[in-house]
Amino acid sequence: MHATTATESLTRSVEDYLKAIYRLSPEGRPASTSDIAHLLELSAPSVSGMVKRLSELGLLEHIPYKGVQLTDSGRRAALRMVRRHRLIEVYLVQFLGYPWDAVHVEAERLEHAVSDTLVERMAAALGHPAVDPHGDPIPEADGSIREPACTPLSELDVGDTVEILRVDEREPERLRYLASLGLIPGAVVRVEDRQPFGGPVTVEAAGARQVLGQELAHVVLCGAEGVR
Amino acid sequence: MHATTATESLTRSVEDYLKAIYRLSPEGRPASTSDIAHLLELSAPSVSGMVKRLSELGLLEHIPYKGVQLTDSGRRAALRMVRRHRLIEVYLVQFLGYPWDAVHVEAERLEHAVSDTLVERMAAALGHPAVDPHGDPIPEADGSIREPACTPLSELDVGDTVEILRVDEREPERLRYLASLGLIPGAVVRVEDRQPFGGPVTVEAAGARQVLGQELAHVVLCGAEGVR
DNA sequence: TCTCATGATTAGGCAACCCTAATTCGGGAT
DNA sequence: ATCCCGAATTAGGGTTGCCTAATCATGAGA
Repeated sequence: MHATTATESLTRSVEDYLKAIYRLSPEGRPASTSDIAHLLELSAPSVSGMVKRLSELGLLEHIPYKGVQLTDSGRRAALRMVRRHRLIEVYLVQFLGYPWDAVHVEAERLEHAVSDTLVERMAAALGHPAVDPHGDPIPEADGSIREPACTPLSELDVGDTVEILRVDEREPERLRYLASLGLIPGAVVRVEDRQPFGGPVTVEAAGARQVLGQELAHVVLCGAEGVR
Repeated sequence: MHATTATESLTRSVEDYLKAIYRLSPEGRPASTSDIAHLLELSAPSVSGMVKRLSELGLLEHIPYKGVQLTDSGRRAALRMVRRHRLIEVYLVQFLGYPWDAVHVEAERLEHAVSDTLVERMAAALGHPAVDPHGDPIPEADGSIREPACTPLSELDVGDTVEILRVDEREPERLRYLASLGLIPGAVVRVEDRQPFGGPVTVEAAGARQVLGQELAHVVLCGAEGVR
């Protein structure tokens, strides 16, 4: 009990690695070093090297040639960064008039610079929001997080009427496009048509019919339960 | 016309050097490398090395064994950081309830992470304030700055009644102490007594008499004109 | 003019991170 | 049981920025 306690004073790039590994290992399944390299846009050897360092720091466990898994300490540090990132995003939208497509980049830098105090003051000013502007849940300060069950729009059946819960996309262009179609968290959409084999999905949203390619439809996550 | 334009993408430590040099060279008088080292708490050789790099970047001019002076480009970059720092301080006080003794440390990290966009949004939300919580003037976005004439409390004469304009101190303990005495920007104080040779100064502030040692008295800067 | 203290610079190293090139491992297909 | 491809790791380098120890310049005073 020491590595499990010290969340502070990690470098910026360590924080980025932890966030990436967290993102790549839902339910704690191991992440591959090449996936990490791809996500962070780094070379594979850079990741191998850093992985060794992180495992020496007790932040993850590494089985060579197999994969990487966060320890409790590592997961806690990762969730701390996720909380910061998402709270900053909400803050920028609510208090500084940022559009939802611009918050990610800004939060990506700020999350490494804010103090815990500042994060909690922002959370309080916002009334402790549960989700960020893209609908992603914000971990609590104690590290707990509740991932709501979601189904991609691309996997719904014709006739389903559902609420959009999350939009798992960060590219500003696409976010602006989705918003222009009314496809934002909270919106209710009905699947009008769906072509097989990853073909386009037609939905009714904001009173208009929209045709979505597979890529975009895959990114729009909806409540599992239908809306009456 | 290249080095004069590119303010972007300087590293954190380059930004810190420029700020330090700016602070050490009022009226463009050259700064010594050892003063820089002292202010940044670095070794002298580290500064020598960085100074060479900065002069290659066209941010300053270095006459070996003499001193260092910012170029226009360097001064612009420095003022950009000062603007960020001071605006962030005001923002933290106004919108997030920070006490004035805590803002410096937080701003010191944030100033390197915020985008120009964010800075200007904060400035707008604040109504484009002219000074930070310590009374230091905030440079305009175009790099202009007006330093009001100030006299340290320690140099006033008995009987002078003046307004406190700035408090040039960052140590939280001392800032809290000064505030507890009512010695904050905007306060009006009267010099009741002053011992010679750097002895204590007695002032009347917030309806009470306060005795200040030389160090503190030197840090409280007052309007040059007396208040009637 | 010469000496020497003080301040500045050069020499030589170290840690964090990144890269490309070369090598090695693991597991499916023959 | 082997071969082999792709994924992963090791080898070897580069940059940024910091440090200590050693050397050197400057200007004040003898």
